[in-house]
Formats: sequence, C-alpha cells, structure tokens
Amino acid sequence: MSARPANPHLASDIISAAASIIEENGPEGLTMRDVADRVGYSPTTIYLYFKNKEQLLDETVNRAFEWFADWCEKAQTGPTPIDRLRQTAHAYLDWGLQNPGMYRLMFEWGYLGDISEEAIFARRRSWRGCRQLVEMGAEKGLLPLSLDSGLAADVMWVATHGLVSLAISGRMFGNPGVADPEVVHKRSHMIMDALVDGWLSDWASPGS
Amino acid sequence: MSARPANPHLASDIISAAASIIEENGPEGLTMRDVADRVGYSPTTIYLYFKNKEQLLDETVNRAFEWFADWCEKAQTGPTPIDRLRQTAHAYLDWGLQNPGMYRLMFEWGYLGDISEEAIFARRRSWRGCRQLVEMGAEKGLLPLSLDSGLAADVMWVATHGLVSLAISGRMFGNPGVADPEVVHKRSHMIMDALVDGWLSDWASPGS
DNA sequence: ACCGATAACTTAACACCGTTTAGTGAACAG
DNA sequence: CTGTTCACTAAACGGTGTTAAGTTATCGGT
Repeated sequence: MSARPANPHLASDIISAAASIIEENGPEGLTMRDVADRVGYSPTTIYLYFKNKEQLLDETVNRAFEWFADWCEKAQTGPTPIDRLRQTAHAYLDWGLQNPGMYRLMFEWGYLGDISEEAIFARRRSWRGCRQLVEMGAEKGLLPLSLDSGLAADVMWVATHGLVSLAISGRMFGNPGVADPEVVHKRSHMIMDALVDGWLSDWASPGS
Repeated sequence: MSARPANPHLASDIISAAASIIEENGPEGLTMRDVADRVGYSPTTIYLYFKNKEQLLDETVNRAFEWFADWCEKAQTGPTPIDRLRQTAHAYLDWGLQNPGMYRLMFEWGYLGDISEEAIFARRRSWRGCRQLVEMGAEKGLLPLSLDSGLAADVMWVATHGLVSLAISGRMFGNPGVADPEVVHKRSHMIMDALVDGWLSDWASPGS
C-alpha cells in the first residue's frame, strides 16, 4: 500500500506475475528479477509499487485468500450444514493440492509480517465460514457439539490444514517424496472423509 | 554421506552448529558461512564434509527425527494404550512448540530431496509408534476402530501436525501474528485434547 | 635426509539474490 | 524556452551458495 506511480494496472500485473511464478517454482523460487522480467520492466520498478519483497508477497497472499475463500464458499451446494461442511473440507483440500506453492506461502511461510487489521480479518473469512457452518449444524441438532463453535472450527481447520500440508509436501503415504499425484489425491480425500466422519460423531468424551 | 576427511568429530559438530542456528534464526536464517564461523573453519571446509547445503540439512533433519521420536516414546508412561496415545500427542505438540525452527525444516521445507530408503524408514519411526498404539488400543477394545490402523494413524498424525504447524506459524487464535507464547501453549493443548477426545469416540459413520 | 604424494584446509572468485543510489528522458506548467 | 515532476532504469552494494586453485603439513619410500 505504499504511494504508487500512476500506472493503474501495473501493481495488479506484478501481483499476478508473482502468483504465477510462485505456482511454477514455489515461494522459494520467486525472485524480484523474475517478476520484473515477466511484467517487462526493470527490477527497480517493482520497488516503486511495493516497498519490498515481503510487501509484494503479503499483497499476493491477500488476493490468494480471497480466491481461496470464494472457492470454498462456491463448493457449498448441499442441503444441510453437514453436507456443506463436508463439501467445504474437500474443496479446501482440492485448492491446496492444486495450488501447493501458494498454499505454502499462505500458511507456512516464516512468521507473519506487519499486516493490517483489515487484512487479518479478510484472511480469516474462510475460518468464519467454517464456524458458521458448525453453529448451523449444532442448532439444527445435526452436529453433536460439546465444544464451543470457535474451538470446534479450530479443531476442524487444524486437521484439514495438516492434511493439505503433508499431502503437498510429499511427506505422507508410506513412501514420502515419491508421491504420484493421483495416489496423493485419492489417499488424501480418503483421509479427509475419515476426518469429517470423526467430527460428526460425538465430541463429548472423558477428557484427559 | 559423501566421502569425508578424517576428522571424526567435525561432521557431527557441523550438524550441531546447523541445528542450533536453525533454532535461533529459523531454517531460512541458516547460512553456510554462519555454520563455518560457529565451528571455527572456513566456509569451504563445510563442503569437504557435506556435498552442499541440502545434504547438510538432510542429515541435520535425520538426527532431529531421532531426537523427536525418542522424546515422543519417553512420554508414554501411562498404563493403557489410550493414556499413552494422549501422552504422545501432547509430547508431539510440546516438541514442536519448543523447536519450531527444526519442526518447520522437518515437515514443511520445500520438497523432499533424494534421501535414502533407510533415512525414510528412520524418519517414520514415530509414525510407526503411533500406529502400534492404535493397534494395541483396538485389540484391547479401548479404541472403537472402523478404520485400518494405518489410516487411523494417518488421521491422527495429520491433525496433530496441522495443530503444531499453525501454532508455531503464529496463524491461529483470532489474532494471527500476535501470539503470546503462553496463550498459544494453552490454547493448542486445549485443541489437542479436543482432537484426542474425537479419536476416542466412534470413528464409524455414514461416510460421504 | 630428501622427494613426492596425499590429506586438510583456505583464499579468491563466480553468479545470483534483495535492495539502493544516482541517474535518464519525456511530459508538462509557467 | 526553462524548470519541475514523473515513470522508469543502470549500476552498484553487501550478502548468498558454491567452486577453482592454491597452501601447508604430514607421511611413506628410498
């Protein structure tokens, strides 16, 4: 959000170029010089539109989170909150499997920079959607809920994130690193179903 | 595992130096020159003992996985498999919270390199321990298991990893990035208990 | 005692990275 | 015509992983 020159498309083009490079080479494979080449300007020009690499990545991530939340919301076509919860979970997984570079940047890249309150709020949009589904399911008695909805949403998110994280890192399924994409896809959706099944059964328990 | 000069302690010292730098500065903050400084040699000497940075990191990770598996096994003091499962889960979480830099390197760092079959087998030691606990719990009727034990272990591992991953990245708990360590510790152990509670209730379910 | 080989290590450089300094050239206001 | 501003760039700085080419010391053989 630094003061920018007039060219109104360039900032957006730079972000698009960064996003496509991230998908091709991963977050660690993104260089300012590559971004500049792709938009047809010199590397210094990037710094007229973004304070530094971190800010460029932050804004790229902000846009990716919007796209990600849209994707998850669009998947919710089922009649009951339970249906929509399962659909959301699988949509989340698919998004991660299809955009592994961006997913890693969004959820695993170092520690968070100095992003604004609005950006934080916007990034958590999909989490709020998840919590709403949990609350709707609990109200209708479809979800046996002994936890508050925020904790339940955290539990679901944590497990879903862990599945995506391991699946895209090639560290799962007996032979870590090998990871035929089709095998990973099939196995991870199977695990996703098992996770959702677990959420739908009773959460109440003896405790520790 | 490249052919190495005679100095028998140096390779191990280099790995130790790398490990401590990773804990101080994170994986992205590790420099070959820093490693060399810390062991008191020139940067080029490191390349006499390790082919490149990737191999140094691989061997550092191998050693960390041993330490990690020891830690998880030592925590299993309870009488029943269920007790030991919960203890293992919390031990896993604590290890991650206390060694965030190494944890990220072990589980989230780019794609896996060309590591040997033995190394892969060794790295999965803690996963096998988890699966054994699940099998013991199921045999004794303590764990209602409608899944095969490998899938059940994957489900548990995935959720536990997701919790650690989000907790150490500062992306959880309403205000991502802020993350007072004590708050993170308390909240993440609460989520861990909720996760374990879920595993102990019935896994059987309608499916999707 | 001397020679050559080898082993352990270092100096100096390479290409590349994020970033900054000091511009260039064109458009425009007076 | 002049001075200013604006969008952009060339060249450099310090830092990175890595390598080529030494340097120095030790040791076996004669």
